[in-house]
Amino acid sequence: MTVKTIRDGYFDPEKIALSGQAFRIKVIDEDHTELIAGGRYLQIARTAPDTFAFSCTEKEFENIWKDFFDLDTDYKAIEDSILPEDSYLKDAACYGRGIRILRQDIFETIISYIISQRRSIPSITTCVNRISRIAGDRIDPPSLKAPFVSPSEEEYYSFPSASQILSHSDELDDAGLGYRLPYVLQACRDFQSGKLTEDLLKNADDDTLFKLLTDMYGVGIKVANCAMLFAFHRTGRFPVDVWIQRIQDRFYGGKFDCTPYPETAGIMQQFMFFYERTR
DNA sequence: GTCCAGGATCGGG
DNA sequence: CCCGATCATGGA
Repeated sequence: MTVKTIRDGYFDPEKIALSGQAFRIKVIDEDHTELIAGGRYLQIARTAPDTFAFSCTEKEFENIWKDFFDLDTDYKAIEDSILPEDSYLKDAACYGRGIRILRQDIFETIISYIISQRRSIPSITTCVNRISRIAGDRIDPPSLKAPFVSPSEEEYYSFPSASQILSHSDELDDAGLGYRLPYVLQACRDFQSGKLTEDLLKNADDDTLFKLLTDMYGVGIKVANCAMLFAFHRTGRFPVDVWIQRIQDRFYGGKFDCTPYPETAGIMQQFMFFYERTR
């Protein structure tokens, strides 16, 4: 177990779980959040207002989770950089204080956002969990003592690799993917064949990465931007979905101007998205 | 039952 | 280049 103090309220696992950027983070109760990422189970317990316990070793925290939760980035400075005349964004950032942009698994994020098109977040979560159960590896949750609570499920499943999904493709018909199933299978073939690799994508600059992603079958502008933001941490990307479009129409004359935030527009986007959906 | 969801593709103008 | 029709399903 690792105990971390993160001051000033700029880390809030519950808000991150409800922010809609990840589909396998779950709020257990007001002080406990759990997630599956990288084939591991993690639980975070709030032990004081700005103090958190992570159900992992210090080494695992340093090697994996610190980076996953983007804990080295100064989110106060990002909030302070908001143009003073943009009162809507200021309110949204204050309301969403504690949200951070995760560095999620690349393949999982691409597939998850392919599935996400024209579906609600609860429905996406259901689909992602079904695929994991069908083709992923079983993960037994740890037995945890205070300050943690019992994991909410008895068994968990990692998000499967491309070859794992392909080897269970006959079982995916009743996973509820609908018309997106061919998209998912083609993406799996692209990765299994080596046409795409995580290293290739990771090392590409923004424009190249965007083209590589949008060239994939079933990946358009919005899904590509979500993958870039939530898996590759390209925080200047600004995904526009129906919620963001509504905000743009209502408060920004149809289009939000990203130019003041070349490296952080995606973080601002996440504040707006969370503000609009949960208040 | 109705309506909408973190959209993308395709064909036609 | 832009536009509209269409896509399959879950959750509210």
